[in-house]
Amino acid sequence: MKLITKDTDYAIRALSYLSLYPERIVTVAQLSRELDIPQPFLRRILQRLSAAGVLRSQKGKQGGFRLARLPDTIQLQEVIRIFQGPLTLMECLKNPKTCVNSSTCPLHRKMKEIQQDLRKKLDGITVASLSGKGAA
Amino acid sequence: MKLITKDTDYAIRALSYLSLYPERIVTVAQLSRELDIPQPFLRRILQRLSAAGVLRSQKGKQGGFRLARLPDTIQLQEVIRIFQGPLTLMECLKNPKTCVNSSTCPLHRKMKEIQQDLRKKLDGITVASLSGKGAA
DNA sequence: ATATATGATACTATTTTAGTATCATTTGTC
DNA sequence: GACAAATGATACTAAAATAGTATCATATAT
Repeated sequence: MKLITKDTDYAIRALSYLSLYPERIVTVAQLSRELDIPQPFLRRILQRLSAAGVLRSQKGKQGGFRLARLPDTIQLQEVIRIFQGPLTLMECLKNPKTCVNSSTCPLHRKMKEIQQDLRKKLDGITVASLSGKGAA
Repeated sequence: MKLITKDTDYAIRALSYLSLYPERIVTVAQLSRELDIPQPFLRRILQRLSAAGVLRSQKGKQGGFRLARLPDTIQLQEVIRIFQGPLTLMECLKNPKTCVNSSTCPLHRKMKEIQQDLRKKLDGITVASLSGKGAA
């Protein structure tokens, strides 16, 4: 089982890279070479990050991508949500109707605690902290 | 995204139920009715738990399943591992070769911490604690 | 002997993941 | 204005994981 898929993984790597040169506009082609990620796949990933407001894009010649926000405001959990939806440990935590008695089920209660804790931890990790330019 | 699949979920429910009557031998048919889980699917799940040494089975007439161990020795993480393999937050934590520089990558290091913490938490949850017959 | 149970395992359908391909649009440069 | 270089949008495909079903073999209580 995996918590983080390729989309998210590649997105994080790209964001980390871009955070090293916040002013620069970088093309997909460059990033693809630099990070060794298939270009068409990376392209779609960057487009989604753009649509989500994490990146800003510039169309046309001399165009490309750069961060839309400061690296320390981009949390790992936000990136996960963009590509994988909200982090949910089990179905019944997302959709309580599928659970017979979510209010009394001890598994439900315990997993909810763990999920909250995990989310908090993933909020604590930012692009800045990953590129070594922010708090450790 | 989901951390816990149906197999694991159903397995936990079955184990919780069985822990309420540790002496009794219960058939798949009974459990299937009681927990409202499709019988053939539940059956395969119980067989895997048997093979893994979590349940003990009795073949033939009057046969069925019961816990092979005390409820407080069956950890949630063990059940997850049986059905989903070892809990791994990202590919490069399972298979460091796929990672360019796992020793220096900050994401790798942070995710490893989180994974260890999560595993510890899932070890703390036992079948006993879920059926309310052990420590809360 | 037979009905009732599990053991083992092969099969199928659906969903998710991982990636490709393509046409449309924008924009800097000549 | 033409053109090349870039992203926007979106449809498509292949492989893997998930969620089951089906079936034949074997053991056992009555």
